[in-house]
Amino acid sequence: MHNPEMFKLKAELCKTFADAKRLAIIHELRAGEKLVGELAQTLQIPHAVASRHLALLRNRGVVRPRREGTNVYYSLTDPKIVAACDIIHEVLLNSLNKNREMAERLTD
Amino acid sequence: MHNPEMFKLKAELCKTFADAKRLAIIHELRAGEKLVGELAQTLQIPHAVASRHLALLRNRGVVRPRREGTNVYYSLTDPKIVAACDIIHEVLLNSLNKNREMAERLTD
DNA sequence: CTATAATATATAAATATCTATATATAAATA
DNA sequence: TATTTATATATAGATATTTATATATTATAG
Repeated sequence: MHNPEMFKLKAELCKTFADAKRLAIIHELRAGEKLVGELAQTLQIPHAVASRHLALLRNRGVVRPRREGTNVYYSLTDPKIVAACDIIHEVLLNSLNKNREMAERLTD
Repeated sequence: MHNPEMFKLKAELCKTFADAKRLAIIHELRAGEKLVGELAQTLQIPHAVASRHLALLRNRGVVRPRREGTNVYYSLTDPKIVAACDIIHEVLLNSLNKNREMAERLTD
C-alpha cells in the first residue's frame, strides 16, 4: 500500500493542486458546476489557459465535464477534494501564525 | 482570505508534497523523529538528496530539525500534515477505483 | 453548407525542478 | 589541531512545467 509506485501517484495528484490558478478553479467549483468561460472571466485569465488547466484537472480525475451544446460545464468529482483543500488551508494558516509569532518575538 | 496571494501560498505548500521522495519522508516521520541518514537509507537515496528534500520541507515549515551532536533529527511540525496526506490518499483511492470500474465496464 | 461561439489542442520560448557530483560546514574525538 | 562522521550547500546538466500564440474541433444558427 505504501510502496514507491503509490507515492508517485500521490505526488502526481499533489502536482495537480500545486498551481494557484488550479486551486482558484477548484475553489470556484465548490459552489457548483461552472462554464469554462465563467472560470476564465472570474480568474482573469485567457480562455485557452483555463481550458488547459481544466484538461489537466480532468486527466487526473479531479474534475468532470458536462457538455450542453457548445458549452462545457465542469464540476468536482469527489467532495473529499474540498476537504483536502480545507486541510491544506489550515496547515498554511498554522505555518503563517508560527512565522508571525516568531517575527514578533524577534522584534520585541 | 481567498485572494490570489493566498492561492499562491497554498500552491507553494502543495508543491512541497508534489514529490514521491518527500511524501515517503513525511510518511516515515509519522512514526516519530528520524535522522537524515536513517531516512536516506530507508528510501534508498544518497544522503545529499535526503538532505536537500529535508531542507525544502524545512523552508516551507513542514518539518523541524533538532540537532544532537553531529546528528540531526527531523520531525513533522503539524499533525494536520498527516491528516492532509490521509485525505490525498483517499482521493487517490477513489480515483483509482473509478478508473478500475470504468475499465471493467469497457472490457465486459 | 457557412459562419459563429465556446472550448480544446499543438507548439515553442521562458521558467522551474530534480538528480548527481563535488565541496563545505559542524560537532565530536583522538 | 587533525581527523572523522553526519549533514548541508553549490553548481550544472537533464527533465518537466507554465505561458502565450496560433490553430483546430464541436455544436448551433442561419
